[in-house]
Amino acid sequence: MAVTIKDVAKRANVAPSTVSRVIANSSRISEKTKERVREAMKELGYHPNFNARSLANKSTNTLGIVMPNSAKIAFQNPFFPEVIRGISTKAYQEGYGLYLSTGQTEEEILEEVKQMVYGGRVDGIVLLYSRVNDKVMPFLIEQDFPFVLIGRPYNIDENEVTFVNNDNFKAAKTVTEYLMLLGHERIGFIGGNLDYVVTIDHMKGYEQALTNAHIPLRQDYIVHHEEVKEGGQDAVIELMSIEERPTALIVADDIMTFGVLRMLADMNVHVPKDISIVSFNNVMISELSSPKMTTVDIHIYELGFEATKCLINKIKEPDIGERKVIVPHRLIKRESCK
Amino acid sequence: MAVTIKDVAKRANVAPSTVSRVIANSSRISEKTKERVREAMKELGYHPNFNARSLANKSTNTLGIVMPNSAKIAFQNPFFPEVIRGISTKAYQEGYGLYLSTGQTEEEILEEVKQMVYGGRVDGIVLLYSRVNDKVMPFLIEQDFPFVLIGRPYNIDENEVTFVNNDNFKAAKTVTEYLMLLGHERIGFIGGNLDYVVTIDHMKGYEQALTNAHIPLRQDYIVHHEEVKEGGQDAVIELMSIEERPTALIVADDIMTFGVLRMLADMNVHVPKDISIVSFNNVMISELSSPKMTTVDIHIYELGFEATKCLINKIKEPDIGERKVIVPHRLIKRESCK
DNA sequence: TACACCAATGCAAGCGATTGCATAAATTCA
DNA sequence: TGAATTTATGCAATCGCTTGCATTGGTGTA
Repeated sequence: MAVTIKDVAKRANVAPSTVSRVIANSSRISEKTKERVREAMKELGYHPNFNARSLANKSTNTLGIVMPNSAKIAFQNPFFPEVIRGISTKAYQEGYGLYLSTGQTEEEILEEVKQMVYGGRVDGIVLLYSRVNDKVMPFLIEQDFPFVLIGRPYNIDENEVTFVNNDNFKAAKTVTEYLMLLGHERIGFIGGNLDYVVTIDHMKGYEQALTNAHIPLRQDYIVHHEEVKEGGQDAVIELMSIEERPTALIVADDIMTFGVLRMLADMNVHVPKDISIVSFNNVMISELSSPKMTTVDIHIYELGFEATKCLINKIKEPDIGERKVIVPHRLIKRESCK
Repeated sequence: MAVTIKDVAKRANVAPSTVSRVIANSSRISEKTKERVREAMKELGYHPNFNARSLANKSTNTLGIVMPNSAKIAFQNPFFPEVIRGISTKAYQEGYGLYLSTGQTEEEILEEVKQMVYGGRVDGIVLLYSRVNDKVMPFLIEQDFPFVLIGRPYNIDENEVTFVNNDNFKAAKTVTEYLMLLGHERIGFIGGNLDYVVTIDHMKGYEQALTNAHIPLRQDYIVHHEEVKEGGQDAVIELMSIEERPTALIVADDIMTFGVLRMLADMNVHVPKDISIVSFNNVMISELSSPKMTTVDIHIYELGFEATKCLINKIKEPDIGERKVIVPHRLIKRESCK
């Protein structure tokens, strides 16, 4: 049996409550006894029991991380590790632990979230995605449970939730304008799963830019694919078999771009000579493609870091009201555009 | 205040203990009252409190995942997401949750592990690395705490720990032999951080193969780098400035290979015409390099899955003794060798 | 009918902490 | 010097659930 607070109390000749207060470093205990108690703790090798604390406290010092149901696929993308790294850093700084969702289907995940919330397993939740018909967020709102969203709420009043996001609309618009500036008019768009809000924002930005420039939208230039890897390749086939091939491509994701580049190489289409490419995220390996890809750095790490900051804030001061943080993005020009 | 077991008890006109037994589906309760209690739970929207359960049970149904201290760097590598995916899948199947370590330095991590163990925060631990002078594993052994290692113990009797690993020695040996079979004799080796056991095993295998073939070892053909990304590039510079350039390269890691390919391209060295490359892991995007890389598939997902299986086994039957699982590897021949 | 026995449930003591309130001792002030 | 106040600590209830043992009522058996 592990050593408990009572053992320490006995050893230091005080009551358990005193020991507890020493742990909390309460000012109500004199320095002298504090010292004595601390010594006893050392001698006995005492470590507080986490569950007992949580039970009494009604708080766990743990944050839940909820990943998209397609975690299977999602994890293929360095976006998630990187955002978790940001979360992890801040969480550690503030003394919070991380609890990971493991479910695969939407129902499984909702069930898990319910357990986290009702079971008091975590103090707050970071949602790593915003999808269109999501049930998790409404649940959390209804329960008035602290959470932050990485992404943007959809079909829900923005003032009702705290979220951290990029301005994906603007990013996509800028990128499109950039391509037009380089002289492109036939610009293809390879988007991700349309269930994700980010995809929608990208597309809107793209469309807006074209409309502003009085370039008619062509539906056959717009392709969506769920799978990050094959998706990129399939999309290329689709787009390149159009008679009037696009001369530039906007790709939703760097990893997809690897597939796109790969496929283009197989087709003997040269980048950037024959076709220009821009994508989003700037994950670590993006600068390792050939040619090096031009991409929008969305500062993934910051997304995680900021989100965690907001979340912890919200946990500590529940009445503080919702916040909205936009992490800036930046176009990284490399070699895939001309 | 959330609804507790007492509320349910009152509602169903039974004692709390009965409710508890219904939750555990004890055979000591009649079907009739079980039904009644279940109904009451439904009506009240009851969900058991996780911490209370854990406290009473002395078990949390949670597994700890401990990542290398260089998580900062590590997470850049798709190895970790993928192994976690394997862990996650099995954990979910068995009703376990996942708790993630967040520390960055070795001391921080050791401290965290101590908290997990002493604090009863997790029932078992998956160690995602085996490094040379590791303090975590000795601690876990000393505490007789259930854990499995992904990798291989070093400086510790293999019979004392359960671990899941590839035969990295053999993999490296095979790869080297494969290159020799293709006619190469000047084979360079770009290894990872020498603190990791996998690096040592790779090197040993490489050396053994050369020795068997009576090819003298050249220290200047062996380069080690910590950083997965820049490392690859630095290493190439080192190796390619040797007068007698190697004609083939063994690279520790697919992501590193991206850097290597990138750098080689910059140097106008053609792969595989001028130099052949083999690497390890076969992460998802490896087939998206140009040229597609030849690599050893180490079945990362299975590593995680099997490790979790072993761990849960160990938790449920502590006296079962240590196990050792070797996950097979497979050379995936693509286009980077000639 | 009385007794043994079993099945179904309840009682109450934990699990290891926290915390409001009470108490005792020390200090201040008039 | 005694009352008031402050400071330092202890008592005991509580968090929500589990579980060993006791209890109750019903059934089978002689």
